[in-house]
Amino acid sequence: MLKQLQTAIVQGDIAPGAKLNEPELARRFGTSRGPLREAIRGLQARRLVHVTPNAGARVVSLGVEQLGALYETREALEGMAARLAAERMPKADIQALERLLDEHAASIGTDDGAGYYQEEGDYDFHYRIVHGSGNAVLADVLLDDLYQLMRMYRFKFSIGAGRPAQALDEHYRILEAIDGGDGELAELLMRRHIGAARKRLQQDETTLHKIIQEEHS
Amino acid sequence: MLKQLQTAIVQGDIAPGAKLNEPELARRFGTSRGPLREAIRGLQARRLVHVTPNAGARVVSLGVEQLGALYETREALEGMAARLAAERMPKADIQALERLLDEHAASIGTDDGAGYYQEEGDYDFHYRIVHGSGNAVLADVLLDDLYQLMRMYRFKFSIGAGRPAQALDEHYRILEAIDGGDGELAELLMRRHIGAARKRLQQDETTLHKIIQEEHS
DNA sequence: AATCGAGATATTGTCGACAATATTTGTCTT
DNA sequence: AAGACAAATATTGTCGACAATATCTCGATT
Repeated sequence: MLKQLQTAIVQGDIAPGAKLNEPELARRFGTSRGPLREAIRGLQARRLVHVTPNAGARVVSLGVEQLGALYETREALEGMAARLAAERMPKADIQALERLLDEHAASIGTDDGAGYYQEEGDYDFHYRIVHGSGNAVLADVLLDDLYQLMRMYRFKFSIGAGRPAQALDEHYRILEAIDGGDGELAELLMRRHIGAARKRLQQDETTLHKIIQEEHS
Repeated sequence: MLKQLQTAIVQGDIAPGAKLNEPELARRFGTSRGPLREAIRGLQARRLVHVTPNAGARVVSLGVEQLGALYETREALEGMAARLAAERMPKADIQALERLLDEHAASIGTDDGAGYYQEEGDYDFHYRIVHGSGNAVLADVLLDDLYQLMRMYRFKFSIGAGRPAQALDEHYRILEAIDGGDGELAELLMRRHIGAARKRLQQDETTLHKIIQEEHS
């Protein structure tokens, strides 16, 4: 139930800024208002919806600053994840991740493969590094909270688009540093990798503004 | 409602590991099960309770590794907060924080003042730095999520105890770096400040084990 | 005496109904 | 025609009841 609503929001099925109508959503998910309200409270704590007392819940609509803050936070957390992974990630997992990158490399050649890679492939890479850090708190915060927020906006504009080959190359270099046990380098490369996405994002500010306008109509 | 339950848990009114009995808690807070369940879902997303389907919710009970992971994450996030605060914190807020530290210095002399300082004073200092970072995501994650978890265990053992004078001195130095606009130094000092707490924590491992034993009885 | 199983009890999950509050609609006044 | 007020509607907040599941109790069997 919570998961159903969450994916509906994250995939943009329910747009940012949209109001969550409890009776309507309850019908849509084939349940009653009780469980639905519980799900809304969960998503509220995960920062996916904002609730105004006696006036209902709306899907959050991130402004430029907030999206920038999100990436800034990701830099710190995933930089740390990369450093810890270099120290603690099991060799078997590192090798599995290398094979995954090889698959990504292969799929970049194909037309539709590139699309998949940019979305899920990128997610998979970061997901595994965070897990490899062996820090459960870090994994929870990033994967349960922040990633969902980001995915909401990945559908919206070009955050990760247009440079699959370069991104893949950066992934390889990060993994190399991790494999070599060089935590400092892994952290530096990961921060740069995410920082690049942030900079591209802020150049796209005008695009974003348009989207936010649409949301409020 | 959510807040009532949260403070009851954070203050140790309901012990870590304890089961949350819905009818009982509903009576205790003078409400019905509906709102209470919604509150539980919120705390679940905030990682304060763990829910097993069809078997109810329990207050989380952190093991040594998880508490270590919590501090590790705090190092990264608060280090970042200190660096950003050095770049963006308004001068007026910096001066106000300096006055707060002066109050702490005064209260260390008195007997009961030291107690207050160790608990709330420390919290206030970190709280203001995080706010001063101007990063809303960071503030939410730290203040709404992780701090509550930590406070739960501050009541339990000596995480921040026994060195009020030294901690205050470290606070002064961090603030100096922020005031001077030296983000790198501020980050370094903050990481050390929290890292010291983590090391003390892990030395206290035996104490912690005892507490966890008690929780499960 | 210990273990297993069936019944009894308690607890969680879900629903529909009602009360309280917000939002909309329509009317009246200026 | 524009704005303000009031009734009507819709939506959120809360509650108690019932169903489904888990947990406990106690007796029977080995």
